[in-house]
Amino acid sequence: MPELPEVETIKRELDKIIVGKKITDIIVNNAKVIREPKKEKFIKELKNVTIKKIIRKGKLLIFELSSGKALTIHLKMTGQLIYPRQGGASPGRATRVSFKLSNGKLLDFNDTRLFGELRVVDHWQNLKFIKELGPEPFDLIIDEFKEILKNRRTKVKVLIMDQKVISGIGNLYANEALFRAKIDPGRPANTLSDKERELLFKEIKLVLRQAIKYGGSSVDDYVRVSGKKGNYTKFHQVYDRKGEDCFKCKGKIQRISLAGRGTYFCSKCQK
DNA sequence: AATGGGACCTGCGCGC
DNA sequence: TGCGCGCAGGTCCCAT
Repeated sequence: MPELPEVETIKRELDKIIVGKKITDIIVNNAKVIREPKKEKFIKELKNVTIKKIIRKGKLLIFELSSGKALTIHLKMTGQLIYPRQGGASPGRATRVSFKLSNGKLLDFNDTRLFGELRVVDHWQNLKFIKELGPEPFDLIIDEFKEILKNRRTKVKVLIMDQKVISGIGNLYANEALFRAKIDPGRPANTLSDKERELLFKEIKLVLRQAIKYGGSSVDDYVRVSGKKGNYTKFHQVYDRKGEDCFKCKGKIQRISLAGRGTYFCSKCQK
């Protein structure tokens, strides 16, 4: 499940190898992931344009194009961007759209579950998703973060995963940050003490930064552009560890469901 | 405002 | 071995 660190990892890799190249052809194997415009227009809008710049906003990737338009890519849960496809290799089963670049190499968009979203738009700033997107954790100061939690009775985990409130945090890093901050994920956000809010803010930024450093977490389908796995998985404290021993207290990691999402925590360490 | 549920999808792992 | 089922989670949308 690509979250901020995974999408940032991909962004940084693409910066080095894709920016400045021209798209010469677009091969569509499954048009379901093309959300706008329609397939034929989508292809036409991308043909023979150069990728000028890549931007990440929350979990969304934005390719600014020489035409003035933008290609936006949301990986959702199982999306991958892979480059370059090995010479002569056929597309994978999950390869939905491929971009042929000016050097003849292919950038593949793979997505097993077809939840991913590709768009070509005139102004990416006008996308509803972008307009409603909350601030990046790294752009906030502590007082702003405290303000966000202050008057909300929503469970703190659900709140920090709300992209309209703060952008980039998904299920995995929400679980990990709350464990590190020793906060029970089910606590209403407004019940956190001043100290707890400060610690949570610190741990959110820390866990995201560390995850970026290690190339993200390869659980499910996430891999880097090179196809290599992200190495942050080995630092996970609670995610997907139901019934296993807590590394800190030797209690058992529990799994509950909050807002329909798997929530992992240690009831002894997190209060 | 908060919460719960379903929808979108496929592949995996489980129990039988 | 095979079959059916529940589950995984990013986002949107609807109902209460």
